[in-house]
Amino acid sequence: MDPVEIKLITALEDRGLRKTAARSLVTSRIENANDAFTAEQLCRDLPEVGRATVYRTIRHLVDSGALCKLPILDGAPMYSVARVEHHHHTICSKCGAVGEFRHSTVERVMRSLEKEIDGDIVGHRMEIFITCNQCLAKSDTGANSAV
Amino acid sequence: MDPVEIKLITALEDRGLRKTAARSLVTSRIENANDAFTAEQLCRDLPEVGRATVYRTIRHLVDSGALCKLPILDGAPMYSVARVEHHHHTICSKCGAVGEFRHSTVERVMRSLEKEIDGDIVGHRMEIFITCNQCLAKSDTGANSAV
DNA sequence: TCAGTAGTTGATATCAAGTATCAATTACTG
DNA sequence: CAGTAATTGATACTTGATATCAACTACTGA
Ligand SMILES: [Zn+2]
Ligand SMILES: [Zn+2]
Ligand SMILES: [Zn+2]
Ligand SMILES: [Zn+2]
Repeated sequence: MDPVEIKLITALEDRGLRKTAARSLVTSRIENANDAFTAEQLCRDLPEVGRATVYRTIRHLVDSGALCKLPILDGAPMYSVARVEHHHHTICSKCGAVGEFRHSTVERVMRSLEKEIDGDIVGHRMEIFITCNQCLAKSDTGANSAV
Repeated sequence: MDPVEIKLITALEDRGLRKTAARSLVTSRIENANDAFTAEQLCRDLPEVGRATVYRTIRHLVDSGALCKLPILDGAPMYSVARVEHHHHTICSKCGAVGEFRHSTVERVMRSLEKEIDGDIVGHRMEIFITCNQCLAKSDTGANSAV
């Protein structure tokens, strides 16, 4: 079994949840996706698992920290496997590919903002929008070659 | 007329949109709110304006940059009047109050991340979650006084 | 001033994401 | 293996948001 899937299953077990066929299908599908996904995508990919169960399992994984839930302004949130503890995301504006990154300077700056901001800081979130290398490559070749 | 409302109306006019009674109701309501709001809140506050029109007007204002649209992980996005050009938001986790801030260090760090990140950076977003001063004050007094 | 036209409105229907219900099923315990 | 509590998933529902389109209204310029 893939280390990612083990991690997801462990996250469920650690919450005292039972190991069931439905949950295994969900975790192995997430592991195979190997990319960010929406809840509806999972439902479509797993017609043999009920929507309620898909949503419930995702919620468990998010609550346990094994999955990140990314807000998407126009549309359903996306989920991606959390590979390191605290991190932020890159999102390709063209294809939606999601990456993780972590940079100490960012965290240091956050701490320095405490003076500037009214109230107590309890957390933060950050997304960097990019055009990913695949999409850059695509627009360099093909696309405009008709002129 | 309030400068904020003038700004909103101008944003609509600049897009070649007509000045109508419905749109005036929406802009003056936003100006009076003086706080972040959801589309549904606006609809409730303006039963005399159709839902479609409320949503359409908000979209125009967001597209023109006069309003910020903030993703809220569990629920409808919130909107707040954009008071300065590029900025980020503080969100109180207790009461939902939204503030704006701008800090040059944050922007400088963003630029420095270009080396770390695969692909071209085209933008970023950042939210700082806080407990605002009002909520801090509330939990200091009242609340636990019963013991 | 007013008719023509193009933009606007809003009731209604529809869509999409997500949650609540609850009887039937299944995983664990001893 | 029986008993119990957790889990499932079909169904119905809720909420946020968009599509439709006939009626209406703001602008134009004759
Ligand atoms: Zn891409
Ligand atoms: Zn961080
Ligand atoms: Zn607050
Ligand atoms: Zn910034």
